[in-house]
Amino acid sequence: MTAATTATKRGAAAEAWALLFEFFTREKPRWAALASEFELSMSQAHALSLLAPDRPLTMSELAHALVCDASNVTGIVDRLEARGLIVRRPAEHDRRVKLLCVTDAGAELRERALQRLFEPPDEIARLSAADQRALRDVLRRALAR
Amino acid sequence: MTAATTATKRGAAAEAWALLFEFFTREKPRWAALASEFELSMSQAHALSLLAPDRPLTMSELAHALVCDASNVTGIVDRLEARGLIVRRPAEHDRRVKLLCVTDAGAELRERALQRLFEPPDEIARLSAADQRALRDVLRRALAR
DNA sequence: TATTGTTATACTCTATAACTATA
DNA sequence: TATAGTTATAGAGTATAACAATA
Repeated sequence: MTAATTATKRGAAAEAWALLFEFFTREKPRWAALASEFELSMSQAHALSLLAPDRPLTMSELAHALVCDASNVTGIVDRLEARGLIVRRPAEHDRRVKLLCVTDAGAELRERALQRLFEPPDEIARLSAADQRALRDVLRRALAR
Repeated sequence: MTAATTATKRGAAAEAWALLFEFFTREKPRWAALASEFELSMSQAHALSLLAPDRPLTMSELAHALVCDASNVTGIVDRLEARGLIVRRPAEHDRRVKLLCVTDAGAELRERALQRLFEPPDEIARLSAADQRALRDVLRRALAR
């Protein structure tokens, strides 16, 4: 019995949640494949996606955004920097702080990767226009803070 | 600019997809915390969730379901077996094949973990009943094969 | 010979704790 | 003293290739 069929007995919220979970499970291999197309690990891709060219982050900010310890970020950033996708720049106001800035090459690769990521998967693409709008509207309300 | 706001310009499908992506991103830390409540890694939890008591899998079937190489599964299964949650049993028809069977302790822990996982997150719980049904219905159509 | 699963190896991610440089 | 980031260390996940047992 799948999560979704079990959840059917517990009401719409539980079933919707179970269906979302199934959706995530189906998409995860696609994300891993997409990252490896660009020769990035999932963590590297996640980090790069957070580093908009106009919004450099510090090491600790990136650690917080990735929900992991700061010591991990050193390695992840090392690998991105070794590939020339980002650079560490000391902050002006406090030389302990490093600003992570995307290089031109990094911004270009980041943009191409995000374009691919934004392509909706078949599950969404094949919905009717009305269903696509309904999904968008409900998710907007769900994620509104 | 977030993925969702960028996607707004490209129509409902792209924005719905971006919102789903944001949803996954928000939920991931919750899943990791949930797994570690049971002292399981994400991979171990995923593996255990796939091993229903009435549906043992072989090593290769589990590798396929986890979308990873069979050699990884050896280690993941080793750790679950060391904790007494599952056992390897040689299949009757072919002694090369190992059937992964959940123990009583494993089934009990698995059931408790799945119950926790099935609890819908706040984002869904606080939707109106009509929105919950709408979300469920659209997702049913999206995931139908 | 072919297949199932394991072992060997190497790299990445992860956390904890100790450390360096700066504040 | 306190903070930002690094290094040291250890455990887990991942893939590739070589291997053993079985078919």
